[in-house]
Amino acid sequence: MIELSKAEFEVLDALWLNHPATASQIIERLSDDKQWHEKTIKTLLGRLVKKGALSFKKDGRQYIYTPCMERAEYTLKESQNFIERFFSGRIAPLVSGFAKSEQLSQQDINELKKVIDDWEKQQK
Amino acid sequence: MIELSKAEFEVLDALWLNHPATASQIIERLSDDKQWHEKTIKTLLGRLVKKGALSFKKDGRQYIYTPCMERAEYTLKESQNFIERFFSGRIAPLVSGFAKSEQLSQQDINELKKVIDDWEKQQK
DNA sequence: AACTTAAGATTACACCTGTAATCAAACTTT
DNA sequence: AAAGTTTGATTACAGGTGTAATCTTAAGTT
Repeated sequence: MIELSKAEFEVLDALWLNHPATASQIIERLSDDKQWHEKTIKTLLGRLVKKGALSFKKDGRQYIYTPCMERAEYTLKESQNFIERFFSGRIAPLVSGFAKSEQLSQQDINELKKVIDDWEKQQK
Repeated sequence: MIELSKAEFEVLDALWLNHPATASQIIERLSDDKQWHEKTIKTLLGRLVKKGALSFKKDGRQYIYTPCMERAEYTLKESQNFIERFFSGRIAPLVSGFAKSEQLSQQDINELKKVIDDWEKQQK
């Protein structure tokens, strides 16, 4: 699995929002939430390319970046990894931990029920 | 939140298994799964103490370590953090991602149902 | 009391990360 | 054509991390 740092992920996330995109578009998007210097984001883009998370095409002197994988694919792998490390690969204990500490809302419960429902339909 | 590295967490996890415990007991426990050198584990114990994740009492020339927090408490915080970063704080999309990629077993589903059930009883 | 360990403390060192600044080359503007 | 600007490339640098080796010193042994 490609290992991304927190900051790298956030840059990639800005690209996932809408891609392909140039560095300046990504910088623009991130400027709302982050106080990152433009140079910082360029560095992170370079590291993402080096790690194989992004590819790019040249357009004049700019690069046009595209993610090398989909967000869902990446977050699934991260999730599996996380759940493996902290909960021996089982997902219910994570949810249970949330429930016990009052972290679940009625909406979360409804969404979870729907996920279960869909899964069961899928099965039959 | 105390930030622990992967390796640090695994050492702490070995302590959570049964505590308090001495360094050599922890080293013994880890020897099954990990090829870590004894010195490595000692280093990690030191870092855990420095970070405030462990405390210890002296017993002769040994230290007897105790975790400063419970596993469930730590994993809950990590989980919140994780879900915030990757799923904007909502838990269902994580579960949904697993479902879509056939990562859920009937057992997982049953466990999840139970969590939901318990939550609903709790509510009333 | 002197000698030998073994436990923790200190030091090591390369790679990763966050966070840029500087450099070099190409494109724009005057 | 010269100068300025903007882009990516290279360099920087401190703190974290994985992975130990070496140093100190108190405890155990003879």
